[in-house]
Amino acid sequence: MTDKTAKDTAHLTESADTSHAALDPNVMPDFEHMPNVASMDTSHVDKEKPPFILVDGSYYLFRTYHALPKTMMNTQGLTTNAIRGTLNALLKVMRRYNPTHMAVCFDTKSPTFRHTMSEEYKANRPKMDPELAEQIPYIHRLVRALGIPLLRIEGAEADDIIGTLTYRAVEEGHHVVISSGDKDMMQLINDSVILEDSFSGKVVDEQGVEEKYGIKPTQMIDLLTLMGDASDGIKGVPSVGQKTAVKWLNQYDNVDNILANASEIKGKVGEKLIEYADNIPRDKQLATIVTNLEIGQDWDDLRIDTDPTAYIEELRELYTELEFKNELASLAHPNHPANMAANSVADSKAETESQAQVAKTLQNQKQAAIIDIIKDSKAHDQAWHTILDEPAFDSLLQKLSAASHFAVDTETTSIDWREANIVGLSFSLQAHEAYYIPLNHSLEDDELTSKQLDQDKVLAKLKPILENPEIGKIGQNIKYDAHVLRRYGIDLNITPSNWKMDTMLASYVLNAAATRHGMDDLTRHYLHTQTITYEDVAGKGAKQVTFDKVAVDIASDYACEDADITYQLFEVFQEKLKDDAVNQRLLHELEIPVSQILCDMEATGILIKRAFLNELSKRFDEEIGELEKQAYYEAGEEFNLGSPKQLGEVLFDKLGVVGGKKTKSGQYSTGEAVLSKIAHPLAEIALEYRGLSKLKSTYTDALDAVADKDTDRVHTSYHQALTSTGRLSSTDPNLQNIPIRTKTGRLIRQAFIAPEGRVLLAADYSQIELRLMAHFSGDANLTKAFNEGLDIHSATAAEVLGKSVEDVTPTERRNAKAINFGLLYGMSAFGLAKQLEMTRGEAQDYIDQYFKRYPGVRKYMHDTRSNAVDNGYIETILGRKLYTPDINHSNQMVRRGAERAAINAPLQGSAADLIKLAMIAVDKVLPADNAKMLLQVHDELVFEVDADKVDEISELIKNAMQNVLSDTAKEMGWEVDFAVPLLVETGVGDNWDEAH
DNA sequence: GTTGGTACCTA
DNA sequence: GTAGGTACCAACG
Repeated sequence: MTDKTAKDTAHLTESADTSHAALDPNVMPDFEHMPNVASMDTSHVDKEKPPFILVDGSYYLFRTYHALPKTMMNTQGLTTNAIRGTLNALLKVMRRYNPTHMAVCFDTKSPTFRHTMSEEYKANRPKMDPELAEQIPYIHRLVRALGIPLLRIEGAEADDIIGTLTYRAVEEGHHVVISSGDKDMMQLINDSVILEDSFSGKVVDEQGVEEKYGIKPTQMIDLLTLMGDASDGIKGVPSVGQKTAVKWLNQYDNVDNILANASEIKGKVGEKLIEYADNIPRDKQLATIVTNLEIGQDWDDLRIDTDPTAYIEELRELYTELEFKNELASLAHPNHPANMAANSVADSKAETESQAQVAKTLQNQKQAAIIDIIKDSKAHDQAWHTILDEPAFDSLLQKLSAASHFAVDTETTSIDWREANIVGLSFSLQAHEAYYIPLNHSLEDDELTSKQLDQDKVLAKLKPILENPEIGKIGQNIKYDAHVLRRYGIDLNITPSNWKMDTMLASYVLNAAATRHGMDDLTRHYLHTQTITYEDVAGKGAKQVTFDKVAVDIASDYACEDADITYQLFEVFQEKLKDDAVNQRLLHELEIPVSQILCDMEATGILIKRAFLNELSKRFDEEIGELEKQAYYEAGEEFNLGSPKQLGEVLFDKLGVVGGKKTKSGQYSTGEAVLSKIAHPLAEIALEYRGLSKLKSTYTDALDAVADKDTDRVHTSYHQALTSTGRLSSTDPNLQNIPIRTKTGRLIRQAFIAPEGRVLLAADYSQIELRLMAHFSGDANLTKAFNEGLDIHSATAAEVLGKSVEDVTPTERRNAKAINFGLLYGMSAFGLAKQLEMTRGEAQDYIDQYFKRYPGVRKYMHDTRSNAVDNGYIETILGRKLYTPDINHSNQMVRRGAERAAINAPLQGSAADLIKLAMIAVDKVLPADNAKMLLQVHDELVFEVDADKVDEISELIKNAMQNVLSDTAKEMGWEVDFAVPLLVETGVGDNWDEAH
């Protein structure tokens, strides 16, 4: 790297990087005289100069390979996630420190002294994925093409190179930034050395180590020695973890002292310490990062090549091959330093400046050049502001009122909207720019808290802007913000006109399976960076504080980032949606309106009869106690009836009941399917016990606990961007799995009631998924059955068995029902046989017969499977694309699973589309004063309705639901000619059981 | 205190 | 055989 004149870039692609000779793995480092970086005297270090940057390249390539989506690839199929991630990390650290000296260090494949020392060393690590291995040469080339020195020394690890260089740099008066996220590196931290992870953004200094571990960096090696690290072959002392190790180190300072005082240490751990004392010297050597490698060194080798023109062709080539479009475009930009520098040479010559002056001008430009390449290629300075005075607030208000659109985010005291109080608001009007208005921070000793603007005044002025549909708002999971702000008198009114985008819903509509849709996930997946986490600013576990107890300046960064990221995500999704009318419609016409409806339903809640639930609880409790007694009598001993493990042992080992099957984890299987076949009183008791304790713990007790103390209403939360098929899910509590099948279970439903003067109304789509099957398959027999209004399972039985519908017996109907459901689930003969308790052959005959009568269904299933294989996705009735990533998986089990899911997805997903349409259709016509929508249970909507209006409202709802495709969907731009009628059944009652 | 396994509730 | 959520135990740190 010393040859700065070479414009020929050929050498960049070679694998030899350095002039350093390889190290012999059989020669041990000189541990005896190894300098300890953590305890160095650093008084001579000049902190005014830029730091030396030592990058642990191997860390970034592994970390980013595993953290970023593997779907990131160029059109040639080359995975690029680690290349991109490592590149971003390098650029980030360079932007931050503007260094003159830097090295990116990598491990090599050659063995090192550690392999010689320990057979286990890294033996536990699986072979590197080929998708990662193929990226490594590109990363090396990229580093060199950016003019950054790259170090790989055979026989040495990146850690040890960094350790050695860190020691030498500090000795010579430079401070050092080690760019890595590996905790082993903490042993190198001192007053002049910090550790910075450019991927996670975490920075650790001397104080940071103490805060995290409660020990000094000088004690890190000893900590690792005691704790052990399986992946590094360090055995450590068994049963000693971080807690114990830190305790000992605080008491005795170091490992030698701990060993000297081992006899004082009591208990099992003390014995282990003595037992394993002999291993400790070796473990300590393994844990030590070498700081005195025998490598030559010339700081000039680590000087960043600041000539921007040097490798521009190589960079251009690389970016082209990798298809890094933004980076490539930046190279062509007239402001690019490479182009500017070239111009400057020409200009200077024209003006016949002296050679010295030319050189100086060039040098000055070179100084900034490499940094500018980076800034131009991606980076932007963040402009984040905290609003703490009236003029700043007024200026922000001006900008917001004049904007066509902006991103907004609320910071609160809780992730649960029901108890969230507002702490502050953040806004972003363009990428990389954001504003935070702190309102209710209350951390003591934070002088900024006293400067916060008045909440009521701020909200009063923001209200007209937030409610103004002329200004498009952008948010991430708007429903949450809407819940919070409605308590402060602001109606966010989630409509397509007031909201330009919900980034969570946009991501979900575009690809429900690509990632989860929380802000952190979206940032990683779509922006390829990492956000400050809530844990970073508020701590974690028991020590976590609410957001109002976070210092204003720290909170401001977090909040500004949220708004900024939301805006950036908006730009990404806007681009993706630009020419995608279907997904635009799904987002704006379907999901966004549904979001508002869900917000209202959640806020309304459903009334429960508390006293009745308490009564049930008590009753169940008594019966459970009785069952326990009987069980102990049967078993001849007391045991925990709720433990499947103990029950299995008592039943099969102690009592010698036959028919015990083991699960894969080696314990007896005691599931319902097993117990119900066992003719022993204990099995029966256990089943009854389980049923009752499930009802009590999951329903009677839980519902009572979550109901609002004042109103007796239960408010669930619907997740709109979670399932792989487009369904909703419900939590805290889950109101989509309230019992219905058994008589006792239905008692729980009776606790859901309507207030005085109202009744509950349930409206559900009849056989919606089978109707969708009829529609999609176009099968003549299936369509005919629905068009004639037949009972579908009886019709199936009649068809398959070749008899008339009237002659179908209940068993025959039951079997037909099983096959109908099996079809929806992509069943196999094996699965059906198990369900119907027949042989596999019989099941196969039944299936064959079915397909003979319903050939359209067979074709549909075949076509769906091949669509999934060809396109990588299937589509629902409204054109929602549901991706099937595992459809070509190499593992047959996984692949078959993906095939079944692919067959089910269009049916389940289309049913989900339809009920969402139905919610919108019903919401439009429902008279708000007389009725409220309360719950959605996949194919059912539950309402409370004024008792004296129930007949007309019931008709209204039924019509709206049955006509969603011909009316509502059509108005929105969907043309669907549905092959069979949509039938809705309604029921009314004083409670949910009666209404169903 | 967190995590995996088992069991069981729904459409 | 599809899609979810919750509770409990037992083991682990």
